[in-house]
Order: sequence, then structure tokens, then C-alpha cells
Amino acid sequence: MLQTATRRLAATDATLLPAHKPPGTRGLILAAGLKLFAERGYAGASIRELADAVGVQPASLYAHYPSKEHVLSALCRIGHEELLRRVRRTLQGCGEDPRDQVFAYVRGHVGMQSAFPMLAVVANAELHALSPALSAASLGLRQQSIQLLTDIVQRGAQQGVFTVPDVWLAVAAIGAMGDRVAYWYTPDHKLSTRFVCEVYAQYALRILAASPAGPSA
Amino acid sequence: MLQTATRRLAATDATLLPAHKPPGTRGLILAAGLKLFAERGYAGASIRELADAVGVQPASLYAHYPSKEHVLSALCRIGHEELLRRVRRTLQGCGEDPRDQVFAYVRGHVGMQSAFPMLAVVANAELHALSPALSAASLGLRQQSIQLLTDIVQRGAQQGVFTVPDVWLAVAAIGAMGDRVAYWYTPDHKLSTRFVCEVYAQYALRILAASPAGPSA
DNA sequence: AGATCAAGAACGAACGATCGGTAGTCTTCC
DNA sequence: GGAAGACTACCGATCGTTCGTTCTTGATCT
Repeated sequence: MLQTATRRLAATDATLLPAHKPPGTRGLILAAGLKLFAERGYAGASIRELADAVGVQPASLYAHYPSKEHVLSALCRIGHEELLRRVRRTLQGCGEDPRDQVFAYVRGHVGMQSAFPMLAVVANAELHALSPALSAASLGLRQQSIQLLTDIVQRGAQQGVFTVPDVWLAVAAIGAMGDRVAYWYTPDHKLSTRFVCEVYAQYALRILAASPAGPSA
Repeated sequence: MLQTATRRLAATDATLLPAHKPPGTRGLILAAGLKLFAERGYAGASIRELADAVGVQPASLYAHYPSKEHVLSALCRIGHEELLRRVRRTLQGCGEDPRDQVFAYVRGHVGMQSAFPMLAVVANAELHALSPALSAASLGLRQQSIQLLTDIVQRGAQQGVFTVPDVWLAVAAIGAMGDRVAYWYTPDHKLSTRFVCEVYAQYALRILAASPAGPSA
């Protein structure tokens, strides 16, 4: 197929932590699949392109993954695991104030999207291509991440710290804002990751009409 | 191919205005293509599935569109035209106050995403599958829509009505928030279109830290 | 009014290419 | 020497598209 006019996302490097990658060829397949699926979509990328990118024959892929779908499934799971891990980590030790927690959550969320743009895009935008059995794990992880934020916003609203017409709408807005980052961020962007994270965390608090922070903790 | 576990978007009707549709079979092809491309993606939908949905033989499609890519191109153009038309209309006669203008813009934007979810998804998420020649028109239209909002926010920031760390980041956040609506909205959603539009317009003003509106106009 | 006919739109059939995946073999390395 | 992983070769299915033909329809001409 032809080259695309506009890239689907700005990033060009299929960044993947060593901790994400199984050793050897399995890791190479994941990294190559990540780039292909992110740029062309699951259906738009072929096994042969994937094999070429790995530097191996198409048949050799099946010694490591039982099907093309399993490669995508592994990538989605890694992406959602990394996201959940990050928001949990930033939430750790940030106290009980819902304002601090939202701030921490968004920093973790946006940090994930900018650190692993391709992983974030694939995990979110290609999940629908998987059959139920292979997407279940990722869907569960995603639900956990969303629930974390929902609980925080809900509690903040009950405490009167946040004022929103609808909790769910606010959570959706904050999530959408963060998810989009993966499509335009690149490591050499004029705005630093840190800056984007801080600004979007601030925007999230603004969406929630967070009352000025009192003495936290 | 197999049915997907999670739907890519919640909407099930390929809504398309009579004004969008060419008469006869061309219109039927657009409507069927809209649904298929929205649900499975451009690469994931085949000419034969499209023909089946229209109720015609695959070869017959080529009497109306020269290629599969042209069908997607037409859909993308219609979607971006509709969006631009809507935000222009809501901006008409809303005065010069940047707060009113942002409010109107987001109402128009979110109104589009909720009225034509599949059209919005296809126009935004499948654009990358087109070759440069066929995506140019849509890209131009999209740029116009974004520029409209950018100018408003820029002016509001200069006037001191808005306070944002970065104009571009704010525009991206507001756009992302609105675009996401197309993925979860359905006509029978518990929240009405009107409510969602109003709330997200309000969230946009919050992101911009809009100063309380004085006497408008 | 009835025959004629050009044009558009549908058809069945098939094209070459590519799809995801399998079988069987050979190489390499502990 | 045996397991792992790469290879070559190929499977049937499906891909987007093209071919030549038939059918329908509405205007034209006698």
C-alpha cells in the first residue's frame, strides 16, 4: 500500500522499556509490531511487513507468537499495564486531598502518553480489533485506570472540593485530553514532557473547578 | 473476520444528512461505507463487505466511485465540511467577547460529534489512510476549524480574558475533549446532546480560566 | 402510440497480488 | 544429540480491481 500523507501520530520511535520486552526475537517482534500497528493500524499492517521489520521470514514469527492477533494483544496489555502502573505510582504518597490526587493522576497519565506515544495509541485505538478473549485483560486494566480517576473525582465532588455538573463527563474530558497527547507528542517537541504534564494537570483541576488548595496533608 | 469484542464507538446508526448524500446508489454507498469504516476502520473493511451492505455486487461500486479510497475521501470531506459549517454557524452572531465565542465554538464542535458520531470518527481517525492527494481537502478544512479556535483563544489571552500557560496546549485539550464525544455518544444516551454541549463549553471556559463574563456586547 | 436506441447501472466471472497461517527441513548451539 | 529457531515452500482465502455482458430506462424518431 501507499505511504500515508499525514502521519497518524507524530512520534517515530517505537519506544518500549526493557521491562516490557521479552528477551530476544520476541522483543524485536513487539517493537516492530508496535511501530507498524501505531502507524498503519492493525488491519493495515501485514505479517510480511512485520517480518521484514524484524529482519526475519514471515513463518518465523509463529515460533514466538501464535498469531498476528496475539502480538497486538500483548502490546495492548503492556500499554494498559504501564498506564495503570504509572498512575498508581504517582498516586502513591500524594496524600488524601482529591486535588493532589487528580494532579498526580493526570501527571501519570500524560507522562505515559508522552513517554510511550505509540504504545498509548495502539493500546487505546487498536483494542477494538481484538476478539473478546484477547482484549479482556486490557479492557480490565483500562477500567481500573478509569475507575481510579472516577473515584477521586467522585470523592472530591462529595467533599465540595470539586464542582462539576456531571462526574462522568468530567472524567471523560480529562481522559480525552490526556489520551490525545500521544498523537502529537515527540521527544523533540518544543514543550517538555514535564511542562505538558504540569499544564494538563492544572487544566484538569480547572475542569473540576477545584477550590483553592488549603493546607494539604 | 470476527466480530469485535468492544465496539470502536457506541453509535450504531450511520447518520448522514440528505444534504450530505448524493442521490441514489452513491448515497447508499456513502452511508454503508460510513458505518463500515467507522466500526472496522478503512483497512479493516473490504469492498465486498461494502457491496453487501449496499446490496449490490462489488464490481458495481466502481460505476460510482473510482476506488475504495475515494469513498473514504468523500466521507472525510463531508465530515470536516459539516464541522466547519457548524462552528461557523454557532459563531455567527455571538458577539466579539472571546468567552462567548469559545462557548459557541465548543457547542458547535460537540454538537457535530454527537449528531454525527460515525462521520466524526471516520473524518478524524481514518484520514491517515488516505494518500496526500485525497486527504488534502480534508486537511485544509480541519486546519480552518482549528485556526478558528486558536484565533479566539489567542485574542482572549491577549485581552487578559483568558489565562493559559500555553495557547496551543489549551486548544489541543479543548479539541481532544470534544472529539472524544463521538466515541461514546449515542442518540439514546442518558445525557442529552444539549446538556453535553453546554457542560463541555463550560469546561472549555474553565480550562481557559476565563474571567467572569462582564456585560457582553 | 409504438418501435428504436443510446447510456447508465447492474451483473457474473475472473485477474494478479497479497493475506494469515502451516508443513517440513536445516542450522545452530548448549 | 536434541531442542529452539530460522529457513524455503506453499496452502486456501481474500484483497482491490477489471473485464465483457446484460438489464433497465427514458428520450427520440417514425
